[in-house]
Amino acid sequence: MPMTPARTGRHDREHIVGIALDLLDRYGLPDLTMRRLATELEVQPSALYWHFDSKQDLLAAVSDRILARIPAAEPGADLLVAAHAVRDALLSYRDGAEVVLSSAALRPGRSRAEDALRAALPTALPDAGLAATAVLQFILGHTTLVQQRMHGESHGAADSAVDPADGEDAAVFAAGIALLSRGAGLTPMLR
Amino acid sequence: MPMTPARTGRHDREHIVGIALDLLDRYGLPDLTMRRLATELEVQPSALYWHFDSKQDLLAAVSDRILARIPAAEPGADLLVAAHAVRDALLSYRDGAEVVLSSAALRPGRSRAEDALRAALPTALPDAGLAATAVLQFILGHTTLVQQRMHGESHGAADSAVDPADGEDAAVFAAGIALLSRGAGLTPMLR
DNA sequence: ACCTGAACACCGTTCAAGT
DNA sequence: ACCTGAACACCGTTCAAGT
Repeated sequence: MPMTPARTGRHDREHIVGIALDLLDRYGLPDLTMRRLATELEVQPSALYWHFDSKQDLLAAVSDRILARIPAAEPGADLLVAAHAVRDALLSYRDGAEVVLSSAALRPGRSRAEDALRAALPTALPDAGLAATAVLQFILGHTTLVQQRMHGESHGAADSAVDPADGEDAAVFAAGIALLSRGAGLTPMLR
Repeated sequence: MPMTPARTGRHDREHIVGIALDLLDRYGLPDLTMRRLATELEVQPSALYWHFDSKQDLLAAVSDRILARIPAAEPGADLLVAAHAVRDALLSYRDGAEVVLSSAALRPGRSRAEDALRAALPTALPDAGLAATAVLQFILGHTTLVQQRMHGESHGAADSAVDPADGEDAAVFAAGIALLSRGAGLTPMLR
């Protein structure tokens, strides 16, 4: 009994997406091209179009795999914990947030990310669905900016200006989630 | 006395950015290329590189012009009003949010958008600076997703699925700002 | 100071044809 | 079913040279 299912071709969608994620993490979104991906797979660029309709289609599949890293929704979980889980999934691949932000728009229904966040909101909240969407949009905006600064810094000149990126970004994220939590009726008062 | 200042060349940065904004609004960010911009200016592509170091440099200038549409910070203003002003500036050009999101990362200091939002937060708030940044990140994430869906819908198949985009997006935006407002101690209770 | 001309090293996508 | 080969219509950027 073979360990892998029978395939006539050399690659399937699942495998290609895995290699694409590898390239994304190593070289970043601007260098994740269909041609480089084809080279990595030792295949002609046109071969990719048998598996995917377009680069958009490929990126949507990549986006799904990034979001699949989010743990399942846990009712009654802390919102800060749930928000961190979503952010960490985006941070787990270079330019992950931008990939999701660029391809999430076309998706119709609710995403796994929204489910995890909604489960951490109080059931008494009038519009928990809208609130979960808003929280996700904050996380996507925040993480996209953070990852872009990472990218910019890596090949930029050493800047003498004050820029403690790590602490500052974490503080902004915590502040945003704190505001949203209190607005939702959670952790009502810090002082 | 001439109406325009003396220039030896045909174009300056200001003028080029104006034409770039025009192309952006008409064709969208993916079709705002250096070559198309050059064609529009009746110039060779290489001529643009006398005025701008790179396409990134050009897009940063475009981003600044979009953000310049935000009215000056008004202390004590309503947060919802200030947030709408920022969102409207982003919406005033096609793909405006994505342009700002993609080029804002490299900017070091405070932006005009953050100033306007901070002025609408209570002075008593402990970390008003962090809060203003978080609100801006929500607006950028939200508006980027909205504008992407606009783009996708325009040349997509007519979908029979429920998608009242207008009302839904506005509701999510209002819900997000409502949460952030209440979290900041404004409009403490709706019910 | 401002721009041309020409080149370099790439892109995404299509499509007939092979196996 | 899955991939090759070849082409089409593009990209951003550099750089010597012109005016």
